[in-house]
Amino acid sequence: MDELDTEIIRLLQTDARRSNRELARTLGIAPSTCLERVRALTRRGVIRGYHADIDHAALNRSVQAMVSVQVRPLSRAVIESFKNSVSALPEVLSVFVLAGGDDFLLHVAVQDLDHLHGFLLDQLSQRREIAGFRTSVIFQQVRKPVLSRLPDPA
Amino acid sequence: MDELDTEIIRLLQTDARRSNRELARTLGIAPSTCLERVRALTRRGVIRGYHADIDHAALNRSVQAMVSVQVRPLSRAVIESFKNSVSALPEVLSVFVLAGGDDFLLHVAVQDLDHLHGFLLDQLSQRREIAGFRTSVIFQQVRKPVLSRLPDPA
DNA sequence: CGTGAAATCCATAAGTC
DNA sequence: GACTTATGGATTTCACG
Repeated sequence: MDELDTEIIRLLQTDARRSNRELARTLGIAPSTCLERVRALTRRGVIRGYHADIDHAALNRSVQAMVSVQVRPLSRAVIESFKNSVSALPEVLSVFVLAGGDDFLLHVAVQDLDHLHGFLLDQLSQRREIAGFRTSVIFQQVRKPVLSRLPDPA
Repeated sequence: MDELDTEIIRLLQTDARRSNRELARTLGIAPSTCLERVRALTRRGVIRGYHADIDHAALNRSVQAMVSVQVRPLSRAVIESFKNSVSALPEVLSVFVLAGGDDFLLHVAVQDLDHLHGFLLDQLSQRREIAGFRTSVIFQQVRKPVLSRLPDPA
Protein backbone atom coordinates (compact mmCIF):
# COMPACT_ATOMS: atom_id res chain seq x y z
CA MET A 1 0.00 0.00 0.00
CA ASP A 2 2.27 2.76 -1.22
CA GLU A 3 1.38 6.18 -2.49
CA LEU A 4 0.44 4.81 -5.91
CA ASP A 5 -1.98 2.21 -4.55
CA THR A 6 -3.64 4.84 -2.39
CA GLU A 7 -4.11 7.08 -5.39
CA ILE A 8 -5.49 4.25 -7.54
CA ILE A 9 -8.01 3.48 -4.84
CA ARG A 10 -9.00 7.09 -4.55
CA LEU A 11 -9.58 7.43 -8.29
CA LEU A 12 -11.54 4.19 -8.59
CA GLN A 13 -13.75 5.18 -5.70
CA THR A 14 -14.54 8.42 -7.48
CA ASP A 15 -15.24 6.79 -10.83
CA ALA A 16 -15.04 3.03 -11.16
CA ARG A 17 -15.53 3.15 -14.91
CA ARG A 18 -12.34 5.01 -15.60
CA SER A 19 -10.43 3.06 -18.23
CA ASN A 20 -7.12 1.54 -17.28
CA ARG A 21 -5.39 3.73 -19.84
CA GLU A 22 -6.81 6.93 -18.48
CA LEU A 23 -6.00 5.83 -14.95
CA ALA A 24 -2.41 5.18 -16.02
CA ARG A 25 -2.18 8.54 -17.78
CA THR A 26 -3.47 10.39 -14.71
CA LEU A 27 -0.92 8.66 -12.52
CA GLY A 28 1.91 9.07 -15.00
CA ILE A 29 2.65 5.35 -15.28
CA ALA A 30 2.43 2.74 -18.04
CA PRO A 31 -0.96 1.06 -18.61
CA SER A 32 0.44 -2.40 -17.96
CA THR A 33 1.88 -1.29 -14.63
CA CYS A 34 -1.41 0.22 -13.67
CA LEU A 35 -3.31 -2.90 -14.67
CA GLU A 36 -1.01 -5.06 -12.60
CA ARG A 37 -1.48 -2.79 -9.57
CA VAL A 38 -5.23 -2.94 -9.87
CA ARG A 39 -5.14 -6.70 -10.19
CA ALA A 40 -2.89 -7.04 -7.17
CA LEU A 41 -5.25 -4.84 -5.16
CA THR A 42 -8.16 -6.99 -6.23
CA ARG A 43 -6.29 -10.21 -5.44
CA ARG A 44 -5.43 -8.93 -1.98
CA GLY A 45 -9.06 -8.05 -1.34
CA VAL A 46 -8.45 -4.33 -1.08
CA ILE A 47 -10.77 -3.70 -4.01
CA ARG A 48 -13.91 -5.68 -3.21
CA GLY A 49 -16.03 -4.80 -6.21
CA TYR A 50 -17.50 -2.06 -8.36
CA HIS A 51 -21.07 -0.91 -7.87
CA ALA A 52 -23.32 1.53 -9.65
CA ASP A 53 -24.85 4.14 -7.36
CA ILE A 54 -28.59 4.29 -8.10
CA ASP A 55 -31.08 6.99 -7.19
CA HIS A 56 -33.32 5.60 -4.47
CA ALA A 57 -36.45 7.16 -5.91
CA ALA A 58 -36.00 5.11 -9.09
CA LEU A 59 -36.06 1.99 -6.94
CA ASN A 60 -39.29 3.07 -5.25
CA ARG A 61 -37.50 3.72 -2.00
CA SER A 62 -38.16 7.36 -1.23
CA VAL A 63 -38.63 6.81 2.49
CA GLN A 64 -35.68 5.76 4.61
CA ALA A 65 -35.48 5.03 8.30
CA MET A 66 -33.15 3.81 11.00
CA VAL A 67 -34.55 1.22 13.38
CA SER A 68 -32.67 0.43 16.55
CA VAL A 69 -33.53 -2.96 18.01
CA GLN A 70 -32.99 -4.79 21.26
CA VAL A 71 -33.23 -8.57 21.28
CA ARG A 72 -33.49 -11.03 24.18
CA PRO A 73 -31.85 -13.28 25.13
CA LEU A 74 -28.62 -11.73 23.91
CA SER A 75 -27.08 -15.03 22.87
CA ARG A 76 -24.90 -15.88 19.92
CA ALA A 77 -27.66 -18.00 18.43
CA VAL A 78 -30.32 -15.28 18.66
CA ILE A 79 -28.00 -12.63 17.28
CA GLU A 80 -26.96 -14.74 14.30
CA SER A 81 -30.47 -15.81 13.49
CA PHE A 82 -31.90 -12.30 13.77
CA LYS A 83 -29.09 -10.84 11.66
CA ASN A 84 -29.59 -13.39 8.91
CA SER A 85 -33.38 -13.07 8.80
CA VAL A 86 -33.52 -9.30 8.63
CA SER A 87 -30.70 -8.95 6.13
CA ALA A 88 -32.71 -11.14 3.78
CA LEU A 89 -35.66 -8.72 3.82
CA PRO A 90 -35.80 -6.56 0.67
CA GLU A 91 -36.63 -3.43 2.68
CA VAL A 92 -33.35 -3.64 4.62
CA LEU A 93 -30.25 -1.95 3.18
CA SER A 94 -27.86 -2.62 6.04
CA VAL A 95 -27.77 -4.36 9.37
CA PHE A 96 -25.37 -3.13 12.05
CA VAL A 97 -24.55 -5.26 15.07
CA LEU A 98 -23.85 -2.82 17.86
CA ALA A 99 -22.17 -2.58 21.22
CA GLY A 100 -24.01 -0.66 23.88
CA GLY A 101 -27.63 0.17 24.57
CA ASP A 102 -29.01 -1.13 21.30
CA ASP A 103 -28.13 -4.50 19.84
CA PHE A 104 -28.95 -3.83 16.18
CA LEU A 105 -29.46 -0.93 13.88
CA LEU A 106 -31.42 -1.51 10.68
CA HIS A 107 -31.20 0.86 7.76
CA VAL A 108 -34.38 0.43 5.74
CA ALA A 109 -35.72 2.03 2.56
CA VAL A 110 -39.30 1.64 1.36
CA GLN A 111 -41.88 3.17 -0.97
CA ASP A 112 -43.66 5.43 1.51
CA LEU A 113 -44.65 5.86 5.15
CA ASP A 114 -47.44 3.32 4.79
CA HIS A 115 -44.99 0.67 3.76
CA LEU A 116 -42.64 1.64 6.56
CA HIS A 117 -45.46 1.17 9.01
CA GLY A 118 -46.34 -2.13 7.40
CA PHE A 119 -42.74 -3.31 7.56
CA LEU A 120 -42.47 -2.52 11.26
CA LEU A 121 -45.73 -4.25 12.11
CA ASP A 122 -45.37 -7.27 9.84
CA GLN A 123 -41.65 -7.98 10.04
CA LEU A 124 -40.58 -6.72 13.45
CA SER A 125 -43.48 -6.55 15.89
CA GLN A 126 -44.20 -10.20 15.42
CA ARG A 127 -40.76 -11.49 16.35
CA ARG A 128 -40.59 -13.05 19.79
CA GLU A 129 -36.87 -12.28 20.25
CA ILE A 130 -37.38 -8.52 19.91
CA ALA A 131 -37.50 -6.84 23.30
CA GLY A 132 -38.07 -3.40 21.81
CA PHE A 133 -37.36 -1.18 18.84
CA ARG A 134 -37.33 2.50 17.99
CA THR A 135 -37.76 3.99 14.52
CA SER A 136 -36.30 7.27 13.26
CA VAL A 137 -37.33 8.50 9.83
CA ILE A 138 -34.42 9.91 7.83
CA PHE A 139 -35.02 13.45 6.58
CA GLN A 140 -31.75 13.73 4.76
CA GLN A 141 -28.54 11.83 4.20
CA VAL A 142 -25.08 13.08 3.29
CA ARG A 143 -23.02 10.14 2.14
CA LYS A 144 -19.36 10.17 1.20
CA PRO A 145 -18.73 8.00 -1.84
CA VAL A 146 -14.95 8.43 -1.65
CA LEU A 147 -13.12 7.59 1.55
CA SER A 148 -9.64 8.87 2.17
CA ARG A 149 -7.02 6.64 3.70
CA LEU A 150 -6.39 7.72 7.26
CA PRO A 151 -2.80 8.01 8.54
CA ASP A 152 -1.31 4.91 10.14
CA PRO A 153 -2.13 4.54 13.86
CA ALA A 154 1.57 5.09 14.60
CA MET B 1 -38.36 2.64 -16.16
CA ASP B 2 -39.48 -0.54 -17.86
CA GLU B 3 -38.36 -4.08 -17.25
CA LEU B 4 -35.17 -3.57 -19.25
CA ASP B 5 -34.06 -0.50 -17.31
CA THR B 6 -34.67 -2.28 -14.03
CA GLU B 7 -32.54 -5.18 -15.16
CA ILE B 8 -29.74 -2.91 -16.38
CA ILE B 9 -29.69 -1.21 -13.01
CA ARG B 10 -29.59 -4.51 -11.20
CA LEU B 11 -26.65 -5.77 -13.24
CA LEU B 12 -24.66 -2.55 -12.93
CA GLN B 13 -25.19 -2.51 -9.18
CA THR B 14 -23.74 -6.01 -9.00
CA ASP B 15 -20.76 -5.24 -11.20
CA ALA B 16 -20.25 -1.74 -12.52
CA ARG B 17 -17.33 -2.79 -14.71
CA ARG B 18 -19.36 -5.16 -16.83
CA SER B 19 -18.67 -4.30 -20.42
CA ASN B 20 -21.48 -2.88 -22.47
CA ARG B 21 -21.24 -5.82 -24.82
CA GLU B 22 -21.63 -8.36 -22.08
CA LEU B 23 -24.49 -6.37 -20.59
CA ALA B 24 -26.23 -6.39 -23.95
CA ARG B 25 -25.64 -10.08 -24.45
CA THR B 26 -27.09 -10.90 -21.03
CA LEU B 27 -30.18 -8.84 -21.79
CA GLY B 28 -30.56 -10.15 -25.33
CA ILE B 29 -30.38 -6.73 -27.01
CA ALA B 30 -27.94 -4.99 -29.34
CA PRO B 31 -24.91 -3.30 -27.74
CA SER B 32 -25.77 0.12 -29.12
CA THR B 33 -29.29 -0.14 -27.76
CA CYS B 34 -27.91 -1.08 -24.39
CA LEU B 35 -25.46 1.81 -24.46
CA GLU B 36 -28.24 4.26 -25.24
CA ARG B 37 -30.33 2.90 -22.34
CA VAL B 38 -27.44 3.32 -19.94
CA ARG B 39 -26.82 6.85 -21.17
CA ALA B 40 -30.47 7.77 -20.81
CA LEU B 41 -30.48 6.41 -17.26
CA THR B 42 -27.40 8.48 -16.49
CA ARG B 43 -28.89 11.60 -18.07
CA ARG B 44 -32.08 11.18 -16.04
CA GLY B 45 -30.06 10.87 -12.85
CA VAL B 46 -31.11 7.29 -12.15
CA ILE B 47 -27.49 6.16 -12.36
CA ARG B 48 -25.58 8.58 -10.16
CA GLY B 49 -22.09 7.16 -10.52
CA TYR B 50 -19.85 4.14 -10.28
CA HIS B 51 -17.75 3.53 -7.19
CA ALA B 52 -15.16 0.96 -6.22
CA ASP B 53 -15.91 -0.80 -2.95
CA ILE B 54 -12.74 -0.71 -0.83
CA ASP B 55 -11.86 -2.80 2.20
CA HIS B 56 -11.99 -0.52 5.22
CA ALA B 57 -8.91 -2.04 6.79
CA ALA B 58 -6.83 -0.93 3.80
CA LEU B 59 -7.97 2.62 4.48
CA ASN B 60 -6.92 2.36 8.13
CA ARG B 61 -10.51 2.36 9.26
CA SER B 62 -10.95 -0.87 11.16
CA VAL B 63 -13.11 0.64 13.87
CA GLN B 64 -16.59 1.88 13.01
CA ALA B 65 -19.21 3.47 15.18
CA MET B 66 -22.61 5.10 15.12
CA VAL B 67 -22.97 8.34 17.04
CA SER B 68 -26.43 9.72 17.71
CA VAL B 69 -26.46 13.42 18.42
CA GLN B 70 -28.89 15.96 19.81
CA VAL B 71 -28.37 19.62 19.03
CA ARG B 72 -29.92 22.75 20.55
CA PRO B 73 -31.51 25.00 19.49
CA LEU B 74 -33.15 22.86 16.84
CA SER B 75 -33.20 25.60 14.23
CA ARG B 76 -32.64 25.43 10.51
CA ALA B 77 -29.39 27.38 10.86
CA VAL B 78 -27.94 25.11 13.53
CA ILE B 79 -28.91 21.95 11.66
CA GLU B 80 -27.42 23.14 8.39
CA SER B 81 -24.22 24.33 9.97
CA PHE B 82 -23.74 21.17 12.04
CA LYS B 83 -24.46 18.96 9.06
CA ASN B 84 -21.95 20.75 6.88
CA SER B 85 -19.19 20.80 9.48
CA VAL B 86 -19.36 17.15 10.42
CA SER B 87 -19.70 15.88 6.87
CA ALA B 88 -16.42 17.61 6.10
CA LEU B 89 -14.58 15.59 8.77
CA PRO B 90 -12.52 12.73 7.28
CA GLU B 91 -13.64 10.32 10.01
CA VAL B 92 -17.31 10.67 9.02
CA LEU B 93 -18.72 8.34 6.35
CA SER B 94 -22.33 9.46 6.47
CA VAL B 95 -24.50 11.98 8.22
CA PHE B 96 -28.19 11.23 8.71
CA VAL B 97 -30.63 13.96 9.67
CA LEU B 98 -33.32 12.23 11.69
CA ALA B 99 -36.85 12.72 12.89
CA GLY B 100 -37.58 11.73 16.46
CA GLY B 101 -35.54 11.48 19.64
CA ASP B 102 -32.16 12.05 18.03
CA ASP B 103 -31.44 14.82 15.56
CA PHE B 104 -28.41 13.33 13.81
CA LEU B 105 -26.75 10.00 13.34
CA LEU B 106 -23.08 9.96 12.36
CA HIS B 107 -21.48 6.91 10.81
CA VAL B 108 -17.75 7.15 11.52
CA ALA B 109 -14.76 4.95 10.70
CA VAL B 110 -11.32 5.41 12.24
CA GLN B 111 -8.02 3.61 12.84
CA ASP B 112 -8.70 2.25 16.32
CA LEU B 113 -10.53 2.87 19.58
CA ASP B 114 -8.03 5.52 20.64
CA HIS B 115 -8.79 7.54 17.55
CA LEU B 116 -12.51 7.06 18.09
CA HIS B 117 -12.13 8.44 21.58
CA GLY B 118 -10.05 11.29 20.23
CA PHE B 119 -12.61 12.08 17.58
CA LEU B 120 -15.44 12.23 20.11
CA LEU B 121 -13.51 14.46 22.47
CA ASP B 122 -11.89 16.75 19.91
CA GLN B 123 -14.61 17.08 17.31
CA LEU B 124 -17.87 16.62 19.21
CA SER B 125 -17.49 17.39 22.91
CA GLN B 126 -16.25 20.87 22.15
CA ARG B 127 -19.23 21.96 20.09
CA ARG B 128 -21.58 24.32 21.92
CA GLU B 129 -24.63 23.33 19.89
CA ILE B 130 -24.44 19.67 20.95
CA ALA B 131 -26.85 18.94 23.77
CA GLY B 132 -25.77 15.30 24.01
CA PHE B 133 -24.47 12.33 22.07
CA ARG B 134 -24.27 8.59 22.41
CA THR B 135 -21.75 6.32 20.74
CA SER B 136 -22.25 2.70 19.70
CA VAL B 137 -19.30 0.74 18.40
CA ILE B 138 -20.16 -1.44 15.40
CA PHE B 139 -19.24 -5.09 15.86
CA GLN B 140 -20.36 -6.15 12.44
CA GLN B 141 -22.08 -4.81 9.38
CA VAL B 142 -24.07 -6.59 6.70
CA ARG B 143 -24.45 -4.29 3.73
CA LYS B 144 -26.45 -4.94 0.60
CA PRO B 145 -24.57 -3.72 -2.45
CA VAL B 146 -27.46 -4.46 -4.81
CA LEU B 147 -30.90 -3.02 -4.13
CA SER B 148 -33.96 -4.44 -5.79
CA ARG B 149 -36.65 -2.16 -7.12
CA LEU B 150 -39.67 -2.37 -4.85
CA PRO B 151 -43.16 -2.68 -6.37
CA ASP B 152 -44.99 0.56 -7.09
CA PRO B 153 -46.88 1.95 -4.09
CA ALA B 154 -50.16 1.33 -5.92
C1' DC C 1 -36.57 3.01 -30.42
C1' DG C 2 -33.83 -0.75 -32.01
C1' DT C 3 -30.28 -2.64 -35.39
C1' DG C 4 -25.81 -3.55 -38.00
C1' DA C 5 -21.32 -2.24 -39.75
C1' DA C 6 -17.04 0.60 -39.52
C1' DA C 7 -13.50 3.34 -37.16
C1' DT C 8 -11.35 4.15 -33.05
C1' DC C 9 -9.84 2.95 -28.73
C1' DC C 10 -8.76 -0.29 -25.04
C1' DA C 11 -7.35 -4.44 -22.23
C1' DT C 12 -4.18 -7.89 -22.00
C1' DA C 13 -0.04 -10.65 -22.65
C1' DA C 14 4.89 -11.13 -24.31
C1' DG C 15 9.21 -9.74 -24.27
C1' DT C 16 12.93 -6.38 -22.58
C1' DC C 17 15.60 -3.70 -19.51
C1' DG D 1 8.77 -4.07 -10.60
C1' DA D 2 8.07 -1.01 -14.65
C1' DC D 3 8.02 0.03 -19.74
C1' DT D 4 7.01 -0.87 -24.98
C1' DT D 5 4.81 -3.13 -28.41
C1' DA D 6 1.31 -6.17 -30.85
C1' DT D 7 -3.32 -8.13 -31.22
C1' DG D 8 -7.74 -9.47 -30.34
C1' DG D 9 -11.76 -7.52 -28.65
C1' DA D 10 -14.64 -3.75 -27.04
C1' DT D 11 -16.69 0.94 -27.34
C1' DT D 12 -18.79 4.18 -29.88
C1' DT D 13 -20.65 6.59 -33.92
C1' DC D 14 -23.65 6.76 -37.74
C1' DA D 15 -26.79 5.58 -41.27
C1' DC D 16 -30.92 2.88 -41.70
C1' DG D 17 -35.46 0.42 -40.73
